[in-house]
Order: sequence, then structure tokens, then C-alpha cells
Amino acid sequence: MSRHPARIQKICQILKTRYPDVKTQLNHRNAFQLLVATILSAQCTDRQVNAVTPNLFAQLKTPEDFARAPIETIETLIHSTGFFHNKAKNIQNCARMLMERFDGKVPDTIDELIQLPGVGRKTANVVLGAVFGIPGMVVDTHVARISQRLGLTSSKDPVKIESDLMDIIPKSKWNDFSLWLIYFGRAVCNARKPDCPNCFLTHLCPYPDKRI
DNA sequence: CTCCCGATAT
DNA sequence: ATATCAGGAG
Repeated sequence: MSRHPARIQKICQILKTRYPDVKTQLNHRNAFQLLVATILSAQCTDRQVNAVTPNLFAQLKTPEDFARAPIETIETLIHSTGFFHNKAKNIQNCARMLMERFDGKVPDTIDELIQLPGVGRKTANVVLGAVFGIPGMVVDTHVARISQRLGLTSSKDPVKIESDLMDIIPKSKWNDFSLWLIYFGRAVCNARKPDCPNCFLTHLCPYPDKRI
């Protein structure tokens, strides 16, 4: 179980008070759109993703549309999110696999989701939580960094961090916890210049005024 | 481990 | 100029 149950409980309580109504910031209308938007979000801000998805989903609506489209069309539509060659290819092959193996629908298990091109555990857990309400710990750059700073894990491996966090956070809070750290990471505990002097978790953090 | 890559903040 | 952004694949 938890090595610091009281401290972790306080951290969760404070985060919940600060961020009572968290949800994904990736704009979408359905499961497929969220899957595509999350693939696009790799090493890219949500803001940049939300800037391209309205036009992207106006041009290409269904997995069939993405499967048939010339790759250059997809590349152009997503260009500003970066890694556009890889992302376009992954999204198209993802759409094709959805049609061939999953009846054109987004699957609801992590084992199936991570089979899709461009979909790793982070993307899969985003979709599981937001679309299907299935508990999952989303370990992105924010969750990894802040978990290390708070001393909730000593690992740099996202898979190990995910496991460490699932061991110390109640399953019912996995989805919210990920989002709390992401909101917190953007607003306070950012990568380059964490605002420790004004941080509401400093008294519970073993590494105030330090960088990891 | 390296590569993929544009947009933004510092 | 450099670091970073809701990572994933080879």
C-alpha cells in the first residue's frame, strides 16, 4: 500500500479543492475524434491540437474518411502539431485497423487500444477514462515530472510510474488524479520554472525550490 | 537509445 | 538560441 498515506490523502484533497471539475482539454465530439486528438497531442500543446481539429474533422469525419484520404491531405491538415509525417501515417493506419479489426469503433480495453498505431498507454488511458469512464492512470510529461518532484515515484519509466501511482492512489481517483497533476503542472509546477514560492503543495513536497 | 518536428515561451 | 509541449515507434 501507500508509503505516505496521510500525505498523499492531503495532496489529493487539496488538488480536488483547487481543481474540482477536471476534464480533458482536447475538444472532440465522439470517441474517434478524441482518439485522433490524443494521438496529435504527443509533444504538442492541447491548444495547438484544438487549433487544427475543427477543420480536420470538418474535412474528414469517419474512420473511412481517414482511411481513404491521400496521406498528403492528412499531413497538411495536421501539419502545425509537429511530427506530422508520423502522426498522419499513424492516424490513417489507426483508422484502417479500426475498420478491419474493430468494426469501425474505438475499443474499450487497453490491450486492444495499444494495438492501434500511434496509440500507447498514455493515449489509451486518456480514451478509456474520458470516453468509457474506465479507471486509468495517464502518465504524460506533467504526471511523470510532478510524481517525481512529489516523491511519489523514483522511476523515470512511464510504465513504472503508472504502476507506482496505481499502488498509492485509490482506483476511483486515477482519472481525476492524472488530470489534477496536468492542470497543476500547467499552472504551477511547470517544467522550466516551477513556482515553488506560490505553490499550495510546498508544505507537502519533499523537494521545494529544487528541480528534478 | 534515437528519431520524429512545428509552435510557443523564456 | 534553447527548452518544452497531454508520446510512440524502430
